[in-house]
Amino acid sequence: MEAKKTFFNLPEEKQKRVLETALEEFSEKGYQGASINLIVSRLGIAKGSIYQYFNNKKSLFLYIFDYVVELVRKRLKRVKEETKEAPTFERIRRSLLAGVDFIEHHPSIYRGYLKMMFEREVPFRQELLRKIRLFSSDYLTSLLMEGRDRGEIRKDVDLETMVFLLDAVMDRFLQAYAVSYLDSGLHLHQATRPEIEKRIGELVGVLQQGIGR
Amino acid sequence: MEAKKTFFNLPEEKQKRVLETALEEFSEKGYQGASINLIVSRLGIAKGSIYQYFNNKKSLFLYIFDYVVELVRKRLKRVKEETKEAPTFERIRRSLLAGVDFIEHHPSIYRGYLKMMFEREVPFRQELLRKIRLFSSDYLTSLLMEGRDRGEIRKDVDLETMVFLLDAVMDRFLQAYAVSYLDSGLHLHQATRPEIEKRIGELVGVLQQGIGR
DNA sequence: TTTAATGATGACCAGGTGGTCATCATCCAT
DNA sequence: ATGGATGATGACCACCTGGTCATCATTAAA
Repeated sequence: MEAKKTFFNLPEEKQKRVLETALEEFSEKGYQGASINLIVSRLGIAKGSIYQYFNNKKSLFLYIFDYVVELVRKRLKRVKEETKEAPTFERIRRSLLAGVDFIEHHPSIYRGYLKMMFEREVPFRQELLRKIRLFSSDYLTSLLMEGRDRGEIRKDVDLETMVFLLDAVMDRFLQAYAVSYLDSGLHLHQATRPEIEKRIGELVGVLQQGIGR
Repeated sequence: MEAKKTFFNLPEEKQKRVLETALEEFSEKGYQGASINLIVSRLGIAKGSIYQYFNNKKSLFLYIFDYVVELVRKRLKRVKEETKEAPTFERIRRSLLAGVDFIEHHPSIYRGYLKMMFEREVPFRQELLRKIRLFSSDYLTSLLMEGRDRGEIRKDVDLETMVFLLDAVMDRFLQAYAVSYLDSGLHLHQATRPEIEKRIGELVGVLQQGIGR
């Protein structure tokens, strides 16, 4: 029960406006830091109104969260199908690139995700993050398994270990692109597209062959 | 000018108690979320007193930050020297293990670091994080360079790329150990020591040889 | 004993928070 | 025209925040 009936009676444009405005605020300030007062003032509606749409701050947040999750889920699914025929490491490259594109189009969303990752008061944070991680994990697992079947991926190593490594590197890459001062050396933050592609190429290459010998 | 003279006139034990209590609060709640009221109440001193030690919340935070940075810096330096003679990938293994130990001994500190990473209102966040990242980056760079000289590390790949990869994986490993629901698959959070060591071994192995072929 | 210095105190301030609710405006069916 | 339903409103509430400052207690120097 995340939104009240009143909210759904609203014209769709208004629903969307409310949603986007709140999303912006939550992404920018995190859960705790987001201000209902600011949201309503920015929407130009009365304080009481928002409480006629949602029971409280928590409900509003959860509703927005679901909205975003659906957005990401669709995106991920599309990339996976689009690259179905490509070799595994090409698929990884394309996935990273898709991540970059997503951040480009929805900059506040990714920053919001990073914020709630370590915030305390986020309602159901544990469950929510598990949900997200599962996306990523499932995605990479199936990608690597298909790669194994094709003989492109080592079979003598724990699959979970490889997934962990991939997940870590890809996530960090996107973080570095999104927030600056997280890339140690490579200057990813707001780098140009060719630079990004070059970096991705190098990184995937090292993932493939290792750094040893 | 982070602390007032009054603070330094205090008996050392009291200084330390103030410091540790504030550190605990900042680590647990982040900068914005930390409550001066709670700190003084937990210390059993008057509100006004803490403002006779520090000019404001920001000063208190920065003072604590320096305190922590020094702590970490020493630790890192020691590990580096202790493993001076070991092969590179053994050094990496030991470094990760040292990280796990550090979190074990100072659980709130690492969580605090994670929190401020994406919080907005942290004063000088950018500079502070850059400082930290530079530690890690410098450390890994010199480690890999020495490894190159010994012929243990590839020479045909950009050094920064490898540093980035190492940094990402190691940091994520510690994150997963510290906060749960960040490990996709491997269950690092509060795993037993032998499990941790096994995972580290596998991970470093994959780093060394890659996941391809 | 008087004076000066220094640390401790907590009532108080302005401003922000999430949330409530009686009242009003509008529309539609009777 | 009337009554009912539904959405919009904003003054108001209790509570919390970081920060101030006049006052007090204690100590040491004169």
